[in-house]
Formats: sequence, structure tokens, C-alpha cells
Amino acid sequence: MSLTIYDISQKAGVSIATISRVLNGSPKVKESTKKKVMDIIEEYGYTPNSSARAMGLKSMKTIGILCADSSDIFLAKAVYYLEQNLQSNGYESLLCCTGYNLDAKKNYVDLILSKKVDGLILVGSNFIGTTEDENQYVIDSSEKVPVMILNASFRHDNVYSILCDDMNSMYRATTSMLGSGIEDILYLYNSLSYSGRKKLDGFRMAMQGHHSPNYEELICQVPEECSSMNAIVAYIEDFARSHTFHGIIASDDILGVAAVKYATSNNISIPDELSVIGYNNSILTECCTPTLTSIDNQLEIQTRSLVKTLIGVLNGREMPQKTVFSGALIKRNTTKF
Amino acid sequence: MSLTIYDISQKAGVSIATISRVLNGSPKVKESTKKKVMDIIEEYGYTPNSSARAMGLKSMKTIGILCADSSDIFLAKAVYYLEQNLQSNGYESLLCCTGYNLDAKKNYVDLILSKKVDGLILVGSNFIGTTEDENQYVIDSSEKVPVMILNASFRHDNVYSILCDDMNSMYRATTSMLGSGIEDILYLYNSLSYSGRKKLDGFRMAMQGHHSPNYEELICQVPEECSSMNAIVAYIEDFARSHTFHGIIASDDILGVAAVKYATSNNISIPDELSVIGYNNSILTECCTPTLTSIDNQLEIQTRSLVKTLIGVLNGREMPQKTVFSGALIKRNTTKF
DNA sequence: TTGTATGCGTTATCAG
DNA sequence: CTGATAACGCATACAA
Repeated sequence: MSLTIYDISQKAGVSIATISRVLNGSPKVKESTKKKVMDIIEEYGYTPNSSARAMGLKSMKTIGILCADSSDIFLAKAVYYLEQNLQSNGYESLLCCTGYNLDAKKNYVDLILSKKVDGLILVGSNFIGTTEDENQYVIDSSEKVPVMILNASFRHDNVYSILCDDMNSMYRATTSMLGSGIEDILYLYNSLSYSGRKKLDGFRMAMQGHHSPNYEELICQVPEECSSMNAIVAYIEDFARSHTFHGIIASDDILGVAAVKYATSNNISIPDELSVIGYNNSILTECCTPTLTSIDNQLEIQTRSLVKTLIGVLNGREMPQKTVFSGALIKRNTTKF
Repeated sequence: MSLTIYDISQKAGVSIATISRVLNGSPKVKESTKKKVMDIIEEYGYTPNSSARAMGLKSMKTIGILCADSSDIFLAKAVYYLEQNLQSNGYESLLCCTGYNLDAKKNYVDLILSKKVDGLILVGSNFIGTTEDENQYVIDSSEKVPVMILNASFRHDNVYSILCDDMNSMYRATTSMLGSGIEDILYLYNSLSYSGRKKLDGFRMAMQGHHSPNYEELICQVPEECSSMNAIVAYIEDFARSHTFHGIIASDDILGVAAVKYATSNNISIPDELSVIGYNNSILTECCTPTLTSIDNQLEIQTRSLVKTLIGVLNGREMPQKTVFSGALIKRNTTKF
């Protein structure tokens, strides 16, 4: 059995209230008794029981982090940064990997809320759908604790969105490619999550602005079944048999790498005959040859801002409901521009 | 304010004890009252307060997961699998990213133990050092809760190790390469964690068994400063100026990919002039060209076994202190054998 | 089968 | 500055 506040109070010869006060850094304690208590605590190695503490404080000093799949290279980085930032603000992280199914997500949210977390962070734009019904669980959650959303926007009381302006990033990337003289651009994506939709919007806007004809035909969704690199490459090869393009913009780096591999295995020279841009600026960009130009969405800055906002909200301060950063095109060797 | 067991007992017209009983599936409850209570709970959306529950049960149904860096591609996968397995056994995961510093690790352990977790999982062999002093914190922890170690072995009461036989895997991989006629093999590594040491041992054993002369000269530690892909490639290039080798075995896939990039950028043909083997069988193996042969350490199986063992221990069953799996060489295009 | 009363380890509100 | 004492929400031994 570990020691309680009573044991310490006995040994120190003071009441439990005093112990509690020194523990919580109350100013109204005499220096000498404070020191005495501290010494006893040190000597006997007492640590407060956080469950009991939670009952009194009505806070577990814990934040629930939900993400679909923490092994996803992008989400993993986000989770890492979040945990680090929370930690340094005195909060712990309860991690839940929900998968991509809506009902599962709802269940996990209920579960995690019953743990009386102080806040909820939804990592990844896949938590926000297109219909009201799909997003009801976010609203429900926000009635209990502040909800933070990374990489998607959702306007509602007590929910805060931190994201990168994917539409604008994609618009600028596409415009750059168009500006370099490439007009037939293949747009490769796999999911239409919130950010997936924004990216596609940005691509479309740029193509429209450039009065490119028939660009819709070069918007290509890679089916979910294509889960391996080989499968994706094969899919692109197949697509290329009936379409012509001299640029590829992908909604993430995996697809970008697949595009590079498609080119190299078909003796298409990059960037002379084909330019490629990926998204996320992950380590994968450095692994392929040539290295992949990619859009960086400032994840580290976003996560820092998110935690800062959350801590502010938890401390009762007024905080911005929506914080938007802008992405940056990181130029590597799959583009000439 | 969320509802308590008292609110529900009022609405249902029974005592709180009865509510508690149906909540905990006690058999001594009449079917009809059980149903009545369930209905009320359903209707009002009551969820028990887990902090209060923890005080009675002395368990938070939570496991602490410690890892150095959950954004590391290998550790992220491990964390993901662990969380999933724990979840399906009714446990939640408290994630802590400790970094690689020893003191920091110790502090995090203290912190997480004060949260009264039911068990501790140390993810990654970097948690086990070579000296007794370095590992004392593991022993201390094991006095409070069962400690599981993934990817390293540490023999002590109430600590359980689940790992892949890295030494043997590396031995076999090296032997394969030697068998294909390549005798001058560059061994590339960056850290000497528990598994790092085992891998190196396996390499050495194979080279010794083959009576290869001077193999020690081709054991090369990539300095920590080389954090980017370019830096690693440059380092290999530099090393190659004063050494000759026709095979490279790397202690992880990043180094393996760097080896591939070194070769392609220097017009060294793979696998004709140079064979390469990586470690971890991560997605990176598919991103480089040619694709990287790598050693798979059966992470999914390991994590499943770990959680199974942990749950067994928590339920008071006798469980194996050490579970060892063997790795598998996944052949891709950087090797001929 | 159900209800009552007590304990779990803290925090917080009062008095002193 | 310090000490009683009442919450906090639930589990459970003991009664009924």
C-alpha cells in the first residue's frame, strides 16, 4: 500500500489540510512547517493519489487524444508533438486510435469522456465529415469539455480549430506548376476528408483560374484497395495508358513517392518530362530518388498553437476559435520551378 | 454537471447499491429491475466517473506506455498496435514520450506511476542500458506495477520481456549475404541500445564464423549529428573513399535507404555491385529504388503477445517472463540472394 | 434480491 | 497561519 496524506500528516505532526496546502503551493503556510512537511514527503517517498485528487479538483490533468491511426506517418508526428507540448504544460495524454469508422469514433469519444479528461483533441481532418449527422458527436463532446481539432475546421461553441490553409497551399503549388509551363496535371488523392476536400478545391481553383480545359479528367482517386506501393504504382501506370500528363500533384507523400516510382520504372525522366509534388513534407520525400518536392503544413507550429489555445481555454481565457497557418512549398528535385 | 449514480438511483426508484450492481454485472439483481435501471441509464446518458470508480476498485484500467519518440516510424507502429490491443481488452493507454535522456525517463516513470496506472509498457530497447544503475528505475517500477518491455530483455521479478531475436536475425541476414559471395560487408548503425548491441553481436558472430578478416574495420557508426538523409549519404560517401565493400547491412531502414541513395548517386549498381539489407521492414523499404530488402521483426505479433501477457499478469495468472520471436528476411530488390 | 452505511484520498470551506 | 469537517462518486460489507 502506498502512503496517504494521513500517514504524512501523522509523521509530520500537522493536519492533512496543511499537507494539502504545501502540496498545492498555497502561500498561507509558515516556511518552517512547509519545510518540515516537504522533508517527510521526501523521506517517505509519498506521491498523491491522482484519482482522489481528480475527485476533489474535478480534473485529471489529462487530455484525450483521438486519432484514426497513430502509426500513420503524419498523424504519428502530430501525436508526438502534442504529447510533448501537453506534458510541458502539466497535462498527460490519453491516446485512442479510433480507426476510420464513424461509429467506432463515436464510441471511443464516449469512452474517453467517461474518463473525465479535461479536453479532447481530434487529430486529423477525417474527424470532420460533410453531413450534420456525422459531426453531431463533436457537438455533444463540446458540451462536456473543450474540443480541439487539428487540421480541420468546425465552427461551434467550445470547439477550436487549428489548421493549415490546405486550399491555399494547394492553389499556390498548382499555380507554380502551371507557371512553369505544365498544363496537363494529374491530381492524385485517396480520401476526401476535410483537408482532402480543401486540397482538391485548391487544385481546381488554380486550374480554373488558368483556364485549363478538361482538367477534371485528370483528377484521379486511387482506390482504397491499393494499399501497397506496388499497387499504387500499377494503378498510375494503368491510368497513364489512357491519359497524358506532364505533372503530378499528390495529396500526400506516399502517393507522391508512388508517382516518382511510376516515372522511374517507366523511364520517364524527372523533372524534365514529369514534375511531381507531394504533401506533408515527411521523411518519405527524402527516401525516393529524385527527392520529392512537397508541401509542408507546419505541423510543429500548429500543434504548439493548439496546445497553447487549449491551455488558455482550460484556464478560462478567451481564445481564438480558429487559427489558420499557411503551408510552404519545399522544393526538392522532382520539380524545376 | 454530469449525472451521478445518485441521480440515476432517484429516477429509477432504487438504491445506489443496485445501480452499482447492474453497472458491474452482479448476478444478484432481478431481471426486471436490471432492465429498468439500464433503460434509465440509457435514457439519461449516464457514464460512471472513472476517478471515483478507481478509488473503490484501486484500478484505473489504464496502462502507461512509455516510448522515447512516438514519431519514430518503428515506435509509432508499436504504440499503435499496443493501443489497439489494450483497447480491446478494456484498458486505455496513457502515452508518454520521454526522449532518450535517462533522467528524463526516470522522471516520466515517477509521474506516470503517480497516476496509478495498472501497468507499464516500455517501448523500445533504449529503455535498457548496460549498467545496473541505468536500469534501477525499471526495478523500482516493478515493485509497484508489472513492467513490460518491448524489444529488450531484462530479467527481474514482475518485469516481462517480449522481443525479437535480433542477434539471430542479423546473424542469418549476414550469413545469407556471405553465402552469396560478398565478403566485405559494411555494417552501418547509429545507436547501441539493447537491440542495437544484439544486432551488432549477430553481425560479428556471422563474420567470425566465416573467418572474414578485418571485418571490424567495416563496422561504422553514423554519428548522431547526421540527422538528415543527405548528411547520412554524405557520411557514407566519405567512408567509402577509404574503404572497399560490396555489401551494406544497416541497423535500420533509414540507414538502409541512405545506403541505396549513396549507391545510386554514385552510379554503383544495386544489387550487382552492391547489396543492401535494412532493418524493420518499414514503409521506407518501398519508397526507395530499388526497393530495400529488410528484416521484419514481427512487431504486430510481438505487441499482441505483450498485451496478452500483461493482461494475464493483471489477472493473476502465471506468465512467461521472456517471450522471444524470430525475425524474417523480406527479400526485395537490393539483394540477389 | 435490495438498501444502508462506511471507506477510498483528496480538496475546499469554514472556524479558530 | 492551522485544523476540523464536509463534500466528491462509487464499491461493498453488512443488514434486512
